[in-house]
Amino acid sequence: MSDPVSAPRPTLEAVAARAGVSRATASRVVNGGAGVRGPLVERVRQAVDELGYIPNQAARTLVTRRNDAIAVIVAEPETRVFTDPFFAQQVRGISRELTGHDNQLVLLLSDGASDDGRLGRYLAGGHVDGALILSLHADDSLTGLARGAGVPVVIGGRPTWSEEHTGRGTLYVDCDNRGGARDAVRHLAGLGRRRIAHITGPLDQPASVDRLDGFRDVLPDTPAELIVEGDFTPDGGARAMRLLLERSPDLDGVFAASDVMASGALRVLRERGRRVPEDVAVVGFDDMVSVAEWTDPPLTTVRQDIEEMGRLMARLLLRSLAHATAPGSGDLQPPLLSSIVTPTRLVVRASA
Amino acid sequence: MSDPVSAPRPTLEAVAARAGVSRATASRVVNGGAGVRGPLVERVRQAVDELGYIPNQAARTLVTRRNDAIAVIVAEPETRVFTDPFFAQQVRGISRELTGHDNQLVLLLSDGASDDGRLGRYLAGGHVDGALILSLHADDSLTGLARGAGVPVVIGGRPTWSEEHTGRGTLYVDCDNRGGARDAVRHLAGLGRRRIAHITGPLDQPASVDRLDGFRDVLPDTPAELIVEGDFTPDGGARAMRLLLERSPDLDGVFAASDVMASGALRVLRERGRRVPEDVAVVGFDDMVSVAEWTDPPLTTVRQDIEEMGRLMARLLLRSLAHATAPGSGDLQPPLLSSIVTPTRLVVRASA
DNA sequence: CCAGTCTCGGAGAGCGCTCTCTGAGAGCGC
DNA sequence: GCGCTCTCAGAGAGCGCTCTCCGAGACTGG
Repeated sequence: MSDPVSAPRPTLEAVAARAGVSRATASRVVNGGAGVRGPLVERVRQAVDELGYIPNQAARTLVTRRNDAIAVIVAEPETRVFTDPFFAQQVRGISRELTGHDNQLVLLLSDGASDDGRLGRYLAGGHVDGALILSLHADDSLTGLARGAGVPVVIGGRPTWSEEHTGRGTLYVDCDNRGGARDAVRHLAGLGRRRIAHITGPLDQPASVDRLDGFRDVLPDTPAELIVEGDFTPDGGARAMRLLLERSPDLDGVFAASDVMASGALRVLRERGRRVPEDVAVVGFDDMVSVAEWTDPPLTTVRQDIEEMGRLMARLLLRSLAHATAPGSGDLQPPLLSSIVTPTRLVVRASA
Repeated sequence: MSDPVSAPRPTLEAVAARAGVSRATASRVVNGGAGVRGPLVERVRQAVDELGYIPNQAARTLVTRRNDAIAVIVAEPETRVFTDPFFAQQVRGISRELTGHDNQLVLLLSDGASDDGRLGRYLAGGHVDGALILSLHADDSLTGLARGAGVPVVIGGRPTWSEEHTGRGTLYVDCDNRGGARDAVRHLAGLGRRRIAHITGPLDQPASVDRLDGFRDVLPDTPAELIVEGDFTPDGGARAMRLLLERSPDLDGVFAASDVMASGALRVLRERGRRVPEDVAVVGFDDMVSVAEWTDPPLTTVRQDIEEMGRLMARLLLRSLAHATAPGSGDLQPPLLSSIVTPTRLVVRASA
């Protein structure tokens, strides 16, 4: 404040001196004060206040090997991250959980392989205790990076690679994509629809594949022309819908793998004069706030609780951190942590 | 890898031993290798590779007092941050610049005063070398927090408080809101519009105030009923527009303080059967991608280069960091760093 | 050929903190 | 009243790294 060249921050030593105790005692007080008599605690606390002491994290981390900070790595371009409400909801859930456990959330953006190096160094450098990986692609490179850095990881969404590849250690949180898709398709079938099409997500993403699998579970005999790959954008949904109408003008039901794509599809259906749901029934996926409810007509969709998934991811990570830290109850197996698959629920609105 | 209990990370000591040099030499090589003969450099590099050595940041930071990490603090609710394209663009600019200088971007979310404590501790704990504060409110509490933590700061947008308050030290990057607003209003006036209304942003935000000032610069005699406060949302813009039409059905021009509000206003004008621009000419502000160009009709607006502003913020911070670090050329005044105001430019499309 | 200069590598002192280990004093039972 | 345990505070050893000396050797000029 007074000095332009930042005044040297007070150290524990200074606090101890002022309180008339040893550094060790001061440290104890700063860290909760267990094992220190009341009056002494008071004296140290006062010294801390008077000096405006704040522990130097680097020094603390150096010895404790903890940061109380969790990285959330998003491997999508910024524009994507800051536009897709999916991330917003997931991050909010994570933030809630982390904050509750006094952990700092550190959001790391990675615009692809270009800066894997820096990211890897950052992780391995011990800036954070663990990492949550949020990427629709959920590919292995980031996971491997973190793993190589010795940082516990929980990923959002089932990983792309087979279990053999990722090893039993990789925890994830995902929703029941396949089951949700089945519900959606059964609902359409239950409405008497006979020609049901599917607009998938990008098929390099496990969620897309799982939803497609769910679709096929119910309608294994669907001809190929009724399945078109989209890209989780409104335009992609519109394009897919146009293609579907060209190929099969007689279709009477559509299951889009996301609400956003469904909204694009609805637009095209309206343009082409098809009534929804009378002529074509449409079901989406996600129950994304400010999407599903606002389409015209409001979208019947499969709800997944994204915020809750974020919360679960954080909780899972914190728990696995606790295990890693715990001085190991000998060889006693710690309660095994396992990945979580959250349920989905069909939300019926007007579009189907 | 092999060991579930993370194998102890190799230290510099280990690298040095393997390369048959001292720790000091190993350190020199790791940090660029200046002053070490070629062959030795090679040997050390090889040892680093073989051991997969990665420097422990905490230890390094402890002595260098540098992190090569910059915090971007966003003091808005997650939903806001992840929805408003404004942040996306600004963060992208920041990210670009930081990445170019090998700095890690650390995004810190703060859901308000509730966790000022943690945030303050994080900053003061020396996790980051500097902070960029992104908040439309740009109020002083965060700035004070960072300042108290001894962390250099650059804020996005002119601070709310007067210069006396923030002190000469607070750097910011903002666009020429006032000048931009003047251009917008002059354009409307130049089209022969006589009853020009203004939908402002929230007036607790400096940007809104500046734009209002610009409006008044050109039309000082505008009656109060032609000025309505909005909130930078489409609905807010719509509400304001409705109010304006009620109060002054004869208005023939509107300057909205943001594209998003302008889009809401356009909707209302269309509902009420006013043709744009024939009956009412509309000008927005921001030239926000995927907003201004996609309204019907496309929006005439005041362009500000948000990504560039992000880049400038980062550059300014890095530069002030460099000064702070530089062992001070004695008492020689360092080249003064000053806040930056970027120009705006009127982009004429169809709405006015 | 030797003093002087320069280059390069090593020794070692911390950075600020935590945590174990030790010892001092208090409290207890017999 | 003596030895015991138990509580609590201090001493001190690092955590892994950087960086400032210093000294050893190579090289230059006279």
